[in-house]
Amino acid sequence: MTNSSRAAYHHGNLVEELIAATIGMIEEKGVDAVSVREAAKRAGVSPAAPFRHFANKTALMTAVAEQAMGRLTLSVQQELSATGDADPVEGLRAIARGYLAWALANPTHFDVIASRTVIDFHGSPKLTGETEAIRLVMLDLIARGQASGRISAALAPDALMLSARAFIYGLCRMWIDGHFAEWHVEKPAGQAMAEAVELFIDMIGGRHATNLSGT
Amino acid sequence: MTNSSRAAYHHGNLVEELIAATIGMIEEKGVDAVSVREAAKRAGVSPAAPFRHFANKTALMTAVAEQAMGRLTLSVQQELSATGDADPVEGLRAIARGYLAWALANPTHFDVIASRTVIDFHGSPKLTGETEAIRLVMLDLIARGQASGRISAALAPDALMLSARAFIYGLCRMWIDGHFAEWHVEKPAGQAMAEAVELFIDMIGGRHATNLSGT
DNA sequence: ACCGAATGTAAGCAGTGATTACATAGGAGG
DNA sequence: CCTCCTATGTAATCACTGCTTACATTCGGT
Repeated sequence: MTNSSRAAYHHGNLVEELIAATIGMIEEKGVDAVSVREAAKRAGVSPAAPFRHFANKTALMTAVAEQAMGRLTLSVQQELSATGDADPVEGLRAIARGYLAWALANPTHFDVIASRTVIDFHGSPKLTGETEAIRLVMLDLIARGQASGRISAALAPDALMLSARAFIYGLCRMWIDGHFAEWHVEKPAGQAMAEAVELFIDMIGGRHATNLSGT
Repeated sequence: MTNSSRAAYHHGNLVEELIAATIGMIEEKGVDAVSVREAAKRAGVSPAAPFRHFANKTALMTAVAEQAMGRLTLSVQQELSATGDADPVEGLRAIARGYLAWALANPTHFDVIASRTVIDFHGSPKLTGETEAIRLVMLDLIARGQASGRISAALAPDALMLSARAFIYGLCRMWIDGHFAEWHVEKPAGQAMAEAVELFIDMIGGRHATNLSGT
């Protein structure tokens, strides 16, 4: 009966409670204001106790990131499965929307995932694996889009892939990095970002013919 | 003769030497490993001395960021003036190239500018001003491109502007955040990023017609 | 019932940003 | 030349941090 809350010498489920306390601290004072001592205090435990479960602060933050990443991929996949797979471009649009929407709705969680200096991204199979999984889904969508002529075959898949990732990642990072502080006072930042996403996907879809001869 | 190096009780030009020491620390151990005590030690001065010139650690890091920003805008403007203003799209391409090239060549400096948690970006007129200046140049290029038909008028300037900024910012942040650790082993990350830039600018130029009717 | 493993505590170390009180140097004005 | 003010440095100290080591306690399997 490890689930009992006798709350004696042994805590019971310190791990999850430490993660929860950490998330609370992040939401209150930002990702840089996290301290494992404070997390221990909030869990009602000694300052050294967390180190029994996490080798160091980075490991604790990485655990938080893994939990956040799980929710992110869930959001993306839900958005993706809600879209039919008739048009690959719409699949890419769904991924972009899901990714952006989740980041806007959960800025603190996204902050943890994105702030690579405070987590051990490459040391976490879950983080690298789920990132790679999304990448492969996008690569498949691009390939199908080009096979059906929906995406120009002149666009190198690798470069297109990287462009799309950089775009959406940059958009989210600009958000959490505070780039929209004074921007677009007449228009909510979220709306501006959504419009940018639509424009970017439309560009991939090749909707905009111009005179290619230049000036 | 304040420039003399008598090196007595008063240091002479502690400010610049502290900034130099800070940059050295960043290049050695990363932006998060900076400590003002260590910077003071490297400058041969007491741990409290830096606080006579910088209100806090953030102010010191912001000074470093301002110096870095100056070099970034210089790089961008050089690349821009080296390109004729005949084709606005090529102007955008030049900005993107200059921005990316500088970030790749000076990752530590870019890291300081980008890591908004460690500097006071919005409190620095130089940082906000030079950022806004580049933004205005891009906005002008977009307007001219649309006026000449070189860029599709169907693309909302605001959204296009934001897309371009998010793209290039995301690319650079992916670089400094270590997203290219295992990627593209067969192809240098710098080359892959350059190709992504070319593709993105080409998309703005509308080079890629597809069947818009969908599948 | 016992014993080892898991999990907690207590105490302490080195390092951090920051503040306060005090010491020193240099330049302006008499 | 001397004095005084201000800029700039030092010394000492505080609260806090991540982390380690030695010790205490509890749980679970045999």
